[in-house]
Amino acid sequence: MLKNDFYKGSIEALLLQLIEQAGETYGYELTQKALAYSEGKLKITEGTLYPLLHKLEAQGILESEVKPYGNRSRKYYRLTKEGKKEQSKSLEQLKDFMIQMQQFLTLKPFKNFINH
Amino acid sequence: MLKNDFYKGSIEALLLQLIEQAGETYGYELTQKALAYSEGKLKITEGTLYPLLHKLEAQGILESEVKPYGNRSRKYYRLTKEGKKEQSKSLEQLKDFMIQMQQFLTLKPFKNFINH
DNA sequence: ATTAATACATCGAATTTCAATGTATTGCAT
DNA sequence: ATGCAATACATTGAAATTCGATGTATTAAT
Repeated sequence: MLKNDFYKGSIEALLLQLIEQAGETYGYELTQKALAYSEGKLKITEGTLYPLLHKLEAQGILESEVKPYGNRSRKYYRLTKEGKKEQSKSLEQLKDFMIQMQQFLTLKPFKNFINH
Repeated sequence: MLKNDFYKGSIEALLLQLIEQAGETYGYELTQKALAYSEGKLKITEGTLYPLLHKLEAQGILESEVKPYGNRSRKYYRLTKEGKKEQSKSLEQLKDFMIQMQQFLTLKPFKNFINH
């Protein structure tokens, strides 16, 4: 394992956090923020991003609105009421995950475990 | 997203940490330790575990030895010299990952980013 | 005597993510 | 003025990862 594959499994949750933080944002901006927050490590590709956004919209977690920006258009996404619930649930799970990961990193031989 | 899917993408790295910490361990024990460290959250299924261990062995990261235990047998795995390098690299990447994840959780509106 | 736990394994399906490709506009540098 | 990089959307097929089911066998507990 050479690359930073660790984000796999967290991307959806991270997007929800980014969208909540932004209030309203669009696809390309999300890729840029992901890059910024991760110091260049998390490159969310289009093939990952757009289908995911579409899925979340189909699930009623996101709603979108296409707005013109100069001569091109941006598709802005925000959390629905339902999506806000999902986001805060997701945030709690993320925090749990982080705490548990710490357990693995502090490599203390596990006491409770009986070695035969 | 209802479940704890966050571990996807980190399983291989966590296994390397667990094996390093144990010195020598076997498949079933790894599933138990993963459960214990994650407070019951991370259930590594057999369909995930065994092919992964086999892959890591094929890559020269792990080496195995089947030892009888009573009337049945356990297949013990340990890191090779090469595997030890992988494990410490992996640990560094994991730490990086955790630090970056903190950035996402502390939801501070990102300053460096220009909003139009 | 039956069930749960221990211990290995494989296989096909589902899910997730990537890489490539496509279209179009805008900004910058030469 | 021309071409390239960046912005902005999207789809598609392939690759990789993980799950769930299934299989075999031993041991421990009820």
